[in-house]
Amino acid sequence: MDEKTRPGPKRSLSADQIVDAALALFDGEAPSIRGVAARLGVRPNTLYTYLPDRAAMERALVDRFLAMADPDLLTGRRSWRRRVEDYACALRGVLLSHRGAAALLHTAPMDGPTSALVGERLLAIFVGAGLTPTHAARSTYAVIVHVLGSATLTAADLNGYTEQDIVTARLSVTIDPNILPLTAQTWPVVATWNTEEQFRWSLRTLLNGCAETA
Amino acid sequence: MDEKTRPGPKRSLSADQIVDAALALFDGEAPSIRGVAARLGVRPNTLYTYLPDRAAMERALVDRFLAMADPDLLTGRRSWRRRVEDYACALRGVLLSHRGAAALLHTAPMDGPTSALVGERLLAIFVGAGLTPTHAARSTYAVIVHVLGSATLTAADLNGYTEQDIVTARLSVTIDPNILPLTAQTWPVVATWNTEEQFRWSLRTLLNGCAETA
DNA sequence: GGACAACATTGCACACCGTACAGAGATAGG
DNA sequence: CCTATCTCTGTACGGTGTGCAATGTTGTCC
Repeated sequence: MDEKTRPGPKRSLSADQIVDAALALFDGEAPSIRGVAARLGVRPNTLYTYLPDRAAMERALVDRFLAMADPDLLTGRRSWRRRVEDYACALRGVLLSHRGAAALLHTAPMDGPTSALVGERLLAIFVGAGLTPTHAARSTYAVIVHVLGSATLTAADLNGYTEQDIVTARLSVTIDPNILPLTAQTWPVVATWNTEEQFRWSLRTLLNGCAETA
Repeated sequence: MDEKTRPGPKRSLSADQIVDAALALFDGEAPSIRGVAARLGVRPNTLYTYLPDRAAMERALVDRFLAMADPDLLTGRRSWRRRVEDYACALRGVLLSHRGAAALLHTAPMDGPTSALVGERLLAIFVGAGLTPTHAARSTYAVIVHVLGSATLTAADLNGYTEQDIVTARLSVTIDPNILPLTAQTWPVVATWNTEEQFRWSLRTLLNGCAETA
């Protein structure tokens, strides 16, 4: 088990370094094995000494992202709604600042230590809010779904542009009120679907529904 | 504009045929251009006569999936909650029966005619439920996020197994109550996160929150 | 009817991708 | 020193999306 006691040449890398490089190269989607290897000045095959396959790299990246949004935001003396909202927005920010990260979260299983921690804290929050353990578990999943789903949709739509760009671009589209009357009527709001404002609104609405079950 | 009036050989295919083939080959993820071409007995480049690129094929697939869940479920005399729930469950079913479809929905922009129709009908439902147009638009997006997010997470977890398989597999895992007390306590519920029951619960909870804003 | 322009389709090629496999060199314990 | 073990590389295979020039078919106009 001791790392020092095994024969063979010293390792020139570590799994962490690989994830670091992958994170640095992350742009729209998880970088290729070959790209990461190139940045590390190494042949692609070398990475297979540290990772079984590309999926492992993606899983490691997922855990990184979850940790980058500070899970401590889920604790503290603020109201429980506030704590959920703060962490949710932080996570959304991380996922949007790394395009494609959200899609990764949806693809790679979230079985890392950070996701367990986040789940536990969300459960604690809902129990503390007066929900039964069952409803707390249900609510926890509902919140996770909302955050990941929303971030993924927004990330796909943003595509590197700013929130404002998207809104104004959408506003410049005109909808035929004869075909889609309500869409046309509510277009100014629909145009803001991928904004933080909408994100907070739907999260709060969801939390209201959860609170009702207490 | 007349299709008949242009020179050159007759087209041997149509965009629809391509999407048909892609749908037939769909398994876990959208098939490759080369695979679809092979099934149609044609060289890969031929497809580029009908589609600008692979992304277009994916967008067309997305619209197909949305249409496969019957959007007419959104209309009728049933209660508005019921209509939303029915279509949502139908869409969930379609997305789960085609692994990887949900991820596609999240990646490819939903700008097809069916998504417009679904959006319009959801708006109508919420307006009919007494919400202001603004809140209706917000609620519509919240519902879309929930359905797609939930389906994507579940599809990734299901991975070809049945709902029951996943639940029992999860139940057989034991969580250390010293590290994650609430997770351990609520594990029987957490194990059912990827079931239709959880899906309906969170959707109803979300709809309750939406109804509150009326 | 013949010329011409527009078009669908193909063959070939390029630049990627993940990764399997065998071998070369380095390093530890015996 | 010997040998087992480990890292890293060279090479290769089968796959991907798609750009480009050539081929042959088809319609319209003179």
